[in-house]
Amino acid sequence: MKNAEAAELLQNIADMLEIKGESPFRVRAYREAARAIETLAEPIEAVAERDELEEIPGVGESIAAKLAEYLETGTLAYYEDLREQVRPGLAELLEVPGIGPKKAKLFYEQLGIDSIEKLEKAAREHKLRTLPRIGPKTEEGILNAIERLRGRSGRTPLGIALPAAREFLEIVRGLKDVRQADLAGSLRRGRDTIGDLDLLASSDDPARVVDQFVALPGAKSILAHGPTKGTIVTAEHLQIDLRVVKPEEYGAALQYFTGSKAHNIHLRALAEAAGYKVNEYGVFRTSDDRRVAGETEKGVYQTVGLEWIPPELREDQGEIEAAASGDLPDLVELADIRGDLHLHTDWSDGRDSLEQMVEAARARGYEYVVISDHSVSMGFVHGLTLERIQEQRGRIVELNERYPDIRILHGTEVNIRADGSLDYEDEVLAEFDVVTASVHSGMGMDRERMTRRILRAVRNPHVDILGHPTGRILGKREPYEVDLQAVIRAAAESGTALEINAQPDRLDLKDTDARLVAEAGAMVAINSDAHSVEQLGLLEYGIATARRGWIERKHVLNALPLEQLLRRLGRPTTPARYALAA
DNA sequence: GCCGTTTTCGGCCCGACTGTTTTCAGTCG
Ligand SMILES: Nc1nc2c(ncn2[C@H]2C[C@H](O)[C@@H](COP(=O)(O)OP(=O)(O)OP(=O)(O)O)O2)c(=O)[nH]1
Ligand SMILES: [Mg+2]
Ligand SMILES: [Mg+2]
Ligand SMILES: [Zn+2]
Repeated sequence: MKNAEAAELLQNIADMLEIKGESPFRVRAYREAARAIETLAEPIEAVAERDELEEIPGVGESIAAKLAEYLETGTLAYYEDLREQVRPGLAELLEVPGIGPKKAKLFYEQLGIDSIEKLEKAAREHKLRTLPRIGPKTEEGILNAIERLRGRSGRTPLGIALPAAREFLEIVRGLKDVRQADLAGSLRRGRDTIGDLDLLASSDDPARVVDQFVALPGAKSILAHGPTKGTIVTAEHLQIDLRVVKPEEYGAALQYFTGSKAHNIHLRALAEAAGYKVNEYGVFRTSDDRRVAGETEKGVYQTVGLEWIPPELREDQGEIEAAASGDLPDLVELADIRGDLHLHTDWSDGRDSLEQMVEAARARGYEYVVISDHSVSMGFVHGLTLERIQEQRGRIVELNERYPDIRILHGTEVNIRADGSLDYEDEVLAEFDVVTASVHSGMGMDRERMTRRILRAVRNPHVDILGHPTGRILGKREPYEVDLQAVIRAAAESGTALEINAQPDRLDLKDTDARLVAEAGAMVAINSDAHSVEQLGLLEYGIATARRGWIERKHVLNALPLEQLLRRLGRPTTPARYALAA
């Protein structure tokens, strides 16, 4: 899969064109194409193979030809040419916050600066301030920006950013004169990683709120401080943007600040065609500049002829068209989830006892819960031997008698071996209520073998769910090479569900993969994979991911009521008796 | 460079904050 690589190539071209002073629209075209390829659910090679590159929105004749050349030969003549014209190191300067194409060009042409290293040196020696429109503050700002760049480690996983953002949100809500406050930006859209924390507030005196915000003890440095917005950096190197508007502007501001950028641009272009101007203060009729909406988000969308669009869909991936024609999906919600199908206990690598995990599931109001400890070959996490399976089943029978308000199902997270066979014999698997099969080793396998391996597991009649189907760990491990389309097709045929594992460092399947599942008519299971009682709450992240993947309740295995779930799994609907289990 | 129920040519979202400016360019959201 060369999507990330191809997207980066286009981004590099965009950077160089920008430094060259090319048309901003041309630059934007390259960035848009890069974004489209980055979020493409299938390998770009496969699209190129079918000769369908131009079908990708944002990719036209010219970029399609460049991509084809790059994918075929591994290089791109146009790019090599550009690198002759624009010193490659110059693009690196754009990574420094506050440095754009104009300053990069200026620094290179006047001082020969073509690396962050050289930029830092020049700033320290006060050479920058000799240049036009560059003073001591800019120089100082550049040094600080370089330091920040080195201190931070890319995008933050949602699982870290969201709790931190909620803490700050409560602080903001407590500031004097604040009326309302909410999360916005990528947090509100539920992206798996977050660039910065975007918070929105309303107040009759916005400037006073911003003043209080930047004066908070949590603000280790202040990057911007104006009458309507402020930006701070926390000790943990998280950047927080707060935007503050008047109460009557809140809806328009929330729409703006939730984004995404691409969604906003599309919405605003659509509005203009309909005779309106949209900004963060409201919707204005072009003819007389009268404000006709802005108090609520819904009003903003309705005024331009759209249904209200759930934030998770706002990526300009077809949601605006769907909203225009009334075809938005009815997205799954946390309240639709009837049970968690993937929990671990201290019988394998979980922290808490079987009973504690069941209590936690009851506390969440679940109708059913599946205990799915690891299988025998996972010796290092105490995978269950045949004897311990029987023993655990006995415990579950007891617990079912003790807790009639929840049905406890006996499952397993069975290891998929290198050849696609499973860790337990068929007779053993048949005794479980729910079987989740997952890959936990041999992930470096080539695409063909890995696909065969996983297909075999998916088609195994005993397997109900394929666990964390691509194996990615955010920031640590790339997804394995696998033909996911083939896996999804097989899942649709065999009735095996594909998991959306809600562990925030996994979120696997990811959003765009999940959308393929829905389109293929297969099902997903949204599971916490909890290893402790509090981790049942991680399901929230899986729900966000599912919603971003246009998943509806009807696509979700664990949104089924118990009876229907068991029927679908081909299991008897009454609890096992102890005698039968023993 | 892309794209089309207003266009195959001529548009392409709209605004805040900073620093350095004597009137606004650059950068970012
Ligand atoms: N209209 C418009 N809105 C923008 C633009 N750039 C950003 N926004 C809006 C939409 C974004 O979701 C919101 C917050 O900006 P961010 O840069 O923080 O982006 P976002 O949070 O979406 O992603 P992130 O995870 O922070 O990288 O501001 C723009 O160029 N035009
Ligand atoms: Mg953001
Ligand atoms: Mg932001
Ligand atoms: Zn697990």
